[in-house]
Amino acid sequence: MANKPELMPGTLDMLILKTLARAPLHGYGIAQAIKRLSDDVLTVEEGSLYPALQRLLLQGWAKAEWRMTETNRRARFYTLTPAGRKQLGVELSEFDQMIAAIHRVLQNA
Amino acid sequence: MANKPELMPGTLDMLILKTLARAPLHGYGIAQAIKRLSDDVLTVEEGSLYPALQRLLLQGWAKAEWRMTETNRRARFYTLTPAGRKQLGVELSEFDQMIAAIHRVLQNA
DNA sequence: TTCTATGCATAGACGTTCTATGCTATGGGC
DNA sequence: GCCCATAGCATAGAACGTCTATGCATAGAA
Repeated sequence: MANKPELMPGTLDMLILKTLARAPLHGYGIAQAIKRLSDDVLTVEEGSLYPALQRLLLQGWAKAEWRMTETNRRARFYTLTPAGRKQLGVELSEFDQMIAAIHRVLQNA
Repeated sequence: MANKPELMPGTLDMLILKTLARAPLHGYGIAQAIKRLSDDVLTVEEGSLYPALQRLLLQGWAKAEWRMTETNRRARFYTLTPAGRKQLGVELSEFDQMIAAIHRVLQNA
C-alpha cells in the first residue's frame, strides 16, 4: 500500500524546465539528469515524464525536434522557448515562496 | 484556467500533524493556524481539510472527540496519537530529503 | 431578525503521477 | 546469427490529492 511518490507532486514541470535551461535534451536524458543531480532521490517515471513534456509543448514553453543522439539513436530534443524561460522564473519563485511558508508553519514550535 | 493550488500537494498531512503536535485542535482551528502561521500563503480549503482529517483518523495518527470550544460551540477536537507523532517525524525527514534533492537539481547551473 | 463567523461534512470535477503496456533500434557478448 | 541490456518514445487507465460547490447548523453582533 503506502505508495510514496518518487517525486514531489507539482514540481516536475519546474525540474524539467530547469534541466532544459542548461541545454536542449531529449526525454530520456532529462530523466537521467534529474535522477543523477538529485543523487537518485528523484526518479521521473516515463508515465509522468512524457505527459509533462506534452504539457510544456502545449503551453509553448518548449519546442521539440527529432535529432540523432551522440550514440546514433533518433530522439526528440526539447528546447526551452523564451516563454519557457520566463515560466521557469515564475515557478522557481512560487516554489520558494511555498517552501518558505511551509517552513514558517513547521518551525513554529 | 491555470489553477495554481494554494497548497503544495502531499504536504497537507504533515502540516496538520505538526499543528496538532502543538496542541489538540478542531478542524476549523487547524485551517486558521496554518493560514496564520504561513502569513496567508497557505490556505487549507475545507474540501481538502476534512478528507485529510479522515485519513489521519483511519491511519490511527489522530483521534477525535467532540467538545465545546471557548466560544461555546461544539467542535471535533483532534489529538495526535503516539503513532501520529512518529509519523510526523517520518514525514518531516522525507520532506527535508525531497527539498534537498530538488535544490540540488535547481542549483546545478 | 438578519448577517457574519464558526463549525462539520460530502460529492464530483480535475490535474498529476504511477503502473502497465507496447513498440523500435543499437551495440555487445556468445 | 542471436540474445539481451540499454536507449528511446508514447499511451491508457488507475490511484490519489486537492478544489469547487453544496448542504447543514448555531452563536453572537448589528
